[in-house]
Amino acid sequence: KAQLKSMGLSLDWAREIATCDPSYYRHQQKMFVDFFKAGLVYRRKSKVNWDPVDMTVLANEQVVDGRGWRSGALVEQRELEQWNFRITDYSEDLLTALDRLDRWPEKVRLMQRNWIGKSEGLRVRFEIAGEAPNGDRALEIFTTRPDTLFGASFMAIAPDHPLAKALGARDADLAAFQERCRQMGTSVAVLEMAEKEGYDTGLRVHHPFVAGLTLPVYVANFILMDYGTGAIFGCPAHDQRDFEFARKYALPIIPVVLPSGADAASFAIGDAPYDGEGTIFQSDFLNGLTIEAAKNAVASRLEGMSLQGTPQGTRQVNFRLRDWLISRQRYWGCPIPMIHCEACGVVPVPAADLPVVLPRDATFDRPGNPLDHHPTWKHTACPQCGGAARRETDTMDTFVDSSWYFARFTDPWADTPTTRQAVDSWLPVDQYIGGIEHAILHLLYSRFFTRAMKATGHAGLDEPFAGLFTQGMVVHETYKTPQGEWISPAEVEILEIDGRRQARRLSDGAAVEIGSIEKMSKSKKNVVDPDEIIGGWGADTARWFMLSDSPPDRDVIWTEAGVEGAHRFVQRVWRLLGEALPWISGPVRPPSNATCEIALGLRKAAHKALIAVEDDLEKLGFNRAVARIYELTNALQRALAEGDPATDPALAAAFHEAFDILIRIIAPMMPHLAEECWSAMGRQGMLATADWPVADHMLIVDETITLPVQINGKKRGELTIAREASEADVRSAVLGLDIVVSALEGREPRKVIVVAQRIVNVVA
RNA sequence: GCGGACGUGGCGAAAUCGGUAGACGCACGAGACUUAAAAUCUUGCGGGGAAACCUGUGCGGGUUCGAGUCCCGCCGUCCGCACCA
Repeated sequence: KAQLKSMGLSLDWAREIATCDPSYYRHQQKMFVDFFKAGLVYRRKSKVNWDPVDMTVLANEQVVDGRGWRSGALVEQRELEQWNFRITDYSEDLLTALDRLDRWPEKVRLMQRNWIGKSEGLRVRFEIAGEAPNGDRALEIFTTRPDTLFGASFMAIAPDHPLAKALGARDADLAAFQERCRQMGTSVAVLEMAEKEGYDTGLRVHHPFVAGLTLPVYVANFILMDYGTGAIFGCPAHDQRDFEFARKYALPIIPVVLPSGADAASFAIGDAPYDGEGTIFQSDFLNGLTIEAAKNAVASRLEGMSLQGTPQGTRQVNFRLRDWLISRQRYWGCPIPMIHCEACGVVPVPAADLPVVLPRDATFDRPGNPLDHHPTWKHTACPQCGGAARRETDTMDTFVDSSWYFARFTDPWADTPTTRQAVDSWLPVDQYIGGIEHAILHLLYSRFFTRAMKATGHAGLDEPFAGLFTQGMVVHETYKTPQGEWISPAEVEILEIDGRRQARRLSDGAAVEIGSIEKMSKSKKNVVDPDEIIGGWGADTARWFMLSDSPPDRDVIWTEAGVEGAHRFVQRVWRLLGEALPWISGPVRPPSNATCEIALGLRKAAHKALIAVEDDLEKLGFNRAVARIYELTNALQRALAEGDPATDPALAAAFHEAFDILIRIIAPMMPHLAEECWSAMGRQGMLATADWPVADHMLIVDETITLPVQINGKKRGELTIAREASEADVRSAVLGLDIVVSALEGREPRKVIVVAQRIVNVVA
């Protein structure tokens, strides 16, 4: 309810929207079933933070200090059977394919790389000395640094590791320690502050290479059960965390990596571990090897050693990426089309029965999932045996919907989720534009989903988005009253007093503090209503300002002054057009070449602008395109002041052509103004459907060029010379310049560098 | 802590391959028009200097005929990840 309220929606509206058109759900459910049959979907018990008041699952960020932030209630840990997509099947592929996405920002690719988090290492089994309470005879750990095995001084396992649980069952102190860790585990804030803590279980394991050496096994609060095997060996000399732990519990710190140049006899670890490059020492058969070679040597040796009938070491690639949990206990979402039958297990809803639609008469008068406590909705018959069965009441994460809409859009009325002909011919998306906030989740899920669609025959490609561009946000100043209350820009007037910008509240003139520039948000009230912008300035002005102010990948600061400037430009174009109207009506006549200087200059300016704008738009350089358009407008205004088209038909034709180009290059950014101008010029149809003008590249080639002339790398003058002049001609002309002659004082230059069409540098 | 990006006028920013730093806009100053204001137009605008000229792209070095751009080392800002073994 709170969520709906914040969206300004009533319950009736929510029901209406959630149930209005089930066709997309039908196709999504069809694909879900196909994924299920292909083994890409599975159910897994997972621990969740359960809010006992709202009867809902809380996201991690909703939990602070063991309490849910919305209800303030204590959070329970529960285990729920939930649906997951097997995105981890594609970890390696999702990672390596990033290298081929060359039209994606490096930043996004890097974020995905880190998120997938590949690490190559070794699983090592340590023989347990004596007896473990659960009967385990070996402790398996994962490490990326097997080269430091001879520096091992302890083992650490996660508090919820099976071995730790078994040990805790007969050791009350350990159980209490584990309980403390569990309480802490849910709180991000505590985690950051938490000191490394451990509990010595008394259990010991044998070092695989050093006969007679045993290592103590600790339960430690910093070991995660869901990474690797939930257990590590600690090498304090070469790992920050292990180092801190060893200091606290007075464990040996044995260096085994020697930095180059250090003396093996005297090298010791001081206040910090050493994690750099070096040569292995104090390590038996590894001595003298590089880190990489030692990793290999250890892996090979352990692979060949047998412990209790299995190899003692196994090379393993580990990923940070987890499977994608899509179950949501909410009304709002696409129902998961599955049926639970006592006899047959989990059975997909048959295609003919799709879509499974949400009930319209769901109620929200008590906590929990409305689908679950709806009186009839979940009761159904098993499609296989016909017996009484129960519908899945979880709905899908809405990221599922956004993971394939672009594929559906290629044939939106098709009776199947996609049609291969359409999806193969349209995809991949050439240019995707979105915010950086989707860098990981949405863009990674879509990449997975496209692969899953390929695996189930719904598409034929791996990568959905060939080009990606991440645009910035619109941001605005914030305003705060002395009472600390945020107020909106509409309630504030900005004044310049004593050369300082100051703000006052419109209603009573009270002083207002101008705060930092931030992303527009309702909480800070620094929002500008789009309807008011369009009502007050027009859509063209708003768009022109946003495009002109900053490059599109950066944030644009919304300012009243900036918008006014943009609006002035709209008026100026319209006014200039009005002044020139007598000469620019009807179809463009081909401008004569026998023209006056003003006309020729104008033609060059127009074609130069056209060429530049084409290039800028192609590269999404809208702010640069705007600057080029300003330049052309300035040139037009100057020409209109200087020349008289009434007495010069060539000039009139040049104006006609220049205005024609101007309004066409404005059109993509200010369509309304452009159409109005188009119509005022007496042109037929709509500009939007007219062809883009063709630039005359020959026209902008000048016969003479002006080269900057440098002496010893500093600009001292200019040289105007024929474009076709040879290097020798340029050289002798430069040496004849007064500034060059006086600088040389009769000596020969040491060197003259002529860069064609660019610059000349005389080294004296 | 790890990883990355970026530092250019009062402000937003340009500078395509190492080749005239500050295009274009905003703000501001001066002037014209006006009884006045708004709008519009003209003009100035990195810093120093009367000028010639000097100086200037976070700081310190380097490469080069030439560096905002390339290399090394600092400083600062922002972003992402974060007990990942």
